[in-house]
Amino acid sequence: MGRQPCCDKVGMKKGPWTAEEDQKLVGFLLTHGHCCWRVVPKLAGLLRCGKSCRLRWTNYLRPDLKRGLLSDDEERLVIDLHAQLGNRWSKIAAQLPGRTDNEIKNHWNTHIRKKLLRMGIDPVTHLPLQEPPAPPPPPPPPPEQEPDDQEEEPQQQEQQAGKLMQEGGAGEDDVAPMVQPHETIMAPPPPPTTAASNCGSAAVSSASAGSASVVSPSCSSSSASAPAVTGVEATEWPEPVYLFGMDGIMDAGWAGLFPSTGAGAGGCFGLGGVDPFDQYPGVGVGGAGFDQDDGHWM
DNA sequence: AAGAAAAACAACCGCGCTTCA
DNA sequence: CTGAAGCGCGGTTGTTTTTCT
Repeated sequence: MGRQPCCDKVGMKKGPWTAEEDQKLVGFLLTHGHCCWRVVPKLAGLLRCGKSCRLRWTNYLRPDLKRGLLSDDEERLVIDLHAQLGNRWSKIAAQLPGRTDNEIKNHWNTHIRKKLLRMGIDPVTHLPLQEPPAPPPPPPPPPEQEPDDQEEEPQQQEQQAGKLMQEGGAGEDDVAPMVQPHETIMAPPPPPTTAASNCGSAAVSSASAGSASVVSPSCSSSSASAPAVTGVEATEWPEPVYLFGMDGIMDAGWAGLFPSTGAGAGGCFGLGGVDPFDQYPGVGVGGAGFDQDDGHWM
């Protein structure tokens, strides 16, 4: 028998998600988790395919996501990682807690790419463009690199990336790329006075790097992005969540989700098999509270 | 003030990889 | 061992918002 399509094209809703759909999906996932995405929309009462639900959840509804523009430090980290990894957005995203591959990819295409071009740097190879920023009417591909070579030249890229990152020394082989960036372009550690609060607030986002992040959930490792991100931004809930208001959250089953017992939605939750409430160290027991006036977590 | 163009954001599509029966 | 099923990733497209003329 042939492979079943991921969803019936007919009768499936497409396009932007409505608040109601978001609410249904969040409510379902937080109360039941997801065992397989295919059945999620059916059980949640959505006319969406499972793939669409997964995308919506991972990119926009997951409570551990940061929103808003990438900080300068995050941006630099993305550039550095891209120099080593190429367009492996999920790998890059794994180093940026609270950021999704889609978000980083979009940010790259809309912001960073242009910024690098303005600086005279080829965003693909991270090599200096032949022509200075002066207007090259036809985009002249640097003659020495073929497109095929571009992702096959980690060493060369890294050398240039190192220059790009101002003696960042980013270059190592492709096998173990994850250490250098942190060492080279890591933002300065947060002031000691705020370290504790970072563990509480920033860690909400950093420690919850989503599913399979390789970033250690410890407070110290949150330096990748946390220092440059204000605590408020880092702990704000994704819009669709506070969009519901607390009533909506409670209705959707959120009320029982941050108890001191941590006995929230168990089962096969989508956060990498981790109890989701371990992801919010400051949320449950006497930690952060929800400011109903401001509509965000404190 | 209106229209056009550009930019930014959100979502979809198809392919490849992994898992499991 | 084989093939179906599910999931995740990267590329691309569509839509909305902002800026410019």
